[in-house]
Amino acid sequence: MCGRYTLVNSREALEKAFGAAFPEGNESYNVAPSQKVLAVASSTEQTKAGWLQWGLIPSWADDKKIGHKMINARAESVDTKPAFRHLLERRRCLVIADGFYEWDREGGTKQPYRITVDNEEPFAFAGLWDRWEGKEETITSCTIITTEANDLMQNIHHRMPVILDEEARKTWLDPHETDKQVLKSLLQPFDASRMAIYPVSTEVNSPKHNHAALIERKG
DNA sequence: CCAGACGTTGTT
DNA sequence: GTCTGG
DNA sequence: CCAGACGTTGTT
DNA sequence: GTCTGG
Repeated sequence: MCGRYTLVNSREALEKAFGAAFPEGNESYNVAPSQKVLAVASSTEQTKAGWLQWGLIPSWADDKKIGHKMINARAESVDTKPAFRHLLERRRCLVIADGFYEWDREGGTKQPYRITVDNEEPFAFAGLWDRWEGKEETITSCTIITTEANDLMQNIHHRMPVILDEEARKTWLDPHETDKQVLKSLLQPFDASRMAIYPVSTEVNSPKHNHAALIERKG
């Protein structure tokens, strides 16, 4: 599954990699739920890059705290769950990253790993977003979709975030594509041969920590 | 009909 | 808002 | 995801 | 144990 990731590339590097304009923001070695994530969101009106709050707060929520529980959505059921099915048709997004963390909890210990794609190139998670209008604030938030683990990740975990390649990204962001079966078919485990994994320090466990040493190979 | 949930992960 | 359960 | 709090009253 | 915050 996916509950922590990195975005350490500069804005310029990301714009070059995706051929799109991105807003200003800070790099992070430890992006955690509840924080702002860089996303490209589509709707019937427009497709736009911006910073969204990680942890989906549905428009109907009467308490924004529900977002703490909605950091991921299962690909297998995203087209049927009441909280997500409507968003699959109308509010899809990409969440921009260049690595993500996953913990292996064998034998009572928790060993974190960092996983990268295409020799540490930036990539995109598949996500859904929504806008919540509270009494005193409006929050635009998102969730990251998960699927079963590929061969690379199976050893440490049975789930992984959905990563979309360039072709799939176009379809995912196409507001005219509303066929839920077509969209759902994009939500597959990523090609393991294009990914790499290495252990990192447990210092990453705390969301308060955020510095370059977090992505160094440990041991 | 109204009330209440709406989610994932992992562990037992 | 929409679905499920009672 | 993990870490850290989880409570009230009253006083500074 | 469970919820909140980052």
